[in-house]
Amino acid sequence: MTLSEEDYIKAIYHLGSGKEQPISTNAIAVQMETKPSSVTDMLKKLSGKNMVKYKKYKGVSLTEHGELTALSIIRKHRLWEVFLVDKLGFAWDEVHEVAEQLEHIKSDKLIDKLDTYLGNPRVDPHGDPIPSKEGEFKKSVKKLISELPLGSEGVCVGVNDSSAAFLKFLDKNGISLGDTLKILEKEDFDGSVSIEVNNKEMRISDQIASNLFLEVLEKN
Amino acid sequence: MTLSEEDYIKAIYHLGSGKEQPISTNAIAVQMETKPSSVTDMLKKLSGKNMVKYKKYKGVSLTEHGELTALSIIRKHRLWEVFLVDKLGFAWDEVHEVAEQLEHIKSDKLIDKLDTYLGNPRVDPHGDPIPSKEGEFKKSVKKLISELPLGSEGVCVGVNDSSAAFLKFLDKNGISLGDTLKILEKEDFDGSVSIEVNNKEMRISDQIASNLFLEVLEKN
DNA sequence: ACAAATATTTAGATTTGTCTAAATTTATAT
DNA sequence: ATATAAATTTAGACAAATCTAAATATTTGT
Repeated sequence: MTLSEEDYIKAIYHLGSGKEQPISTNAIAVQMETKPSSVTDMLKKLSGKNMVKYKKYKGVSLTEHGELTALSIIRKHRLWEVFLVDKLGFAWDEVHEVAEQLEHIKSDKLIDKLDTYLGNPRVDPHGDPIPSKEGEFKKSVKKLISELPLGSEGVCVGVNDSSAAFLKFLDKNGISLGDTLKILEKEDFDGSVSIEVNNKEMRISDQIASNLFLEVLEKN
Repeated sequence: MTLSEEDYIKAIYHLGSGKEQPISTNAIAVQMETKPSSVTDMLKKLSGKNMVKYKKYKGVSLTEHGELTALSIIRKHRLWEVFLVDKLGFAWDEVHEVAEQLEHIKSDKLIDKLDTYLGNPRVDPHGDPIPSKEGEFKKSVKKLISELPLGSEGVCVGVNDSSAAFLKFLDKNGISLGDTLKILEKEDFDGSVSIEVNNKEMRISDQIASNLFLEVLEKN
């Protein structure tokens, strides 16, 4: 697989994830920031390598083989992201570009050892799931803390209310986007929630809980 | 710089290191496992980018700019090798191929952070020096322990006497190629040497010291 | 249903890095 | 010194990945 082929496979995967109908040439061209004619050329090539099912004018979808390839690339990308954030101290929102390069490094042994070294993480710094070596993974969903059941664990990925006051509150309490957060207790009385972030336990009000999004793994 | 350009620059650097006369087209072709005509094409291209001084039929040498580029690539290669061995647990003799890929990753911030994370190592797992960000580095030489002065510190890189008995001795005493070794004391009387390896102190006979090569940094 | 709009593919050109074969330059040996 | 050998460059071709422009297929609106 060339670098370019891998990028196309990944793009098709991201466009087609979950959906049933095939992906259009145009959609791929937009995603890859290239021309539809270039996409057509590549689709023929990938079809010849059994990575995609391609019917002229009818769009394209990944074969079993293509999907496993995509998942292997995504696995590498996300493991490298964990490395960059957890080990090298990058911020969660500045790792994508470098991981786009690192995901193309070819060495199964490297990825196995990296996975072990990182403690076999299940999610990347954005809360997205990391596929296993065999290509299995749980989907993730973005939900408000207030919508999640007790015991949920996820990554802070966004806020509903981006007012300066709210962001300041988060900052003051040492909560940053990218942090892992666990729901310990919920108070029916006032909707307040006990959480654990960065090894600290704290209680947040219903108002906070209704404004902070967590990316959590679906429970199968 | 493309991947291919970087590989040529590195090859020219390795062939020309220290020598005064320019590098021949043929030598580069052998090193790169390619045809002389391909080399000629690339030399024209690199010359246009001010990376090499090239005179038809007269060979080539790196410009200042080309040399700094080479050193930056070597820096990246060797830092990644340290990472693979120290952090991921690769053996010192199985990292080269992966490092050849990793050295092309483009991100100054990544290399800065990696360097810090690894504790600013001065040598790679083969005992070769790691150039600084500015392209400065001490040369290294391969010498027998018996030839080195007190206080020398280096990496075990080879043996003079590869007899089964000698290799077995090293193994039994927990000395492997790639280990860092320090010379603590030398006994004039019998030529025996006190050394530190893997946080253990031990005494080796003159016979051992005359058969084990260390790669050490030159003292300027 | 069919003309117009949109999407897709084909044809032909371009760039990068490579190759072989032929031409040219430099080195060597008597 | 000059013929021969060796090294190097040039010329022309090729594969990968891209592009533009033209041709063709599909979809949509009335």
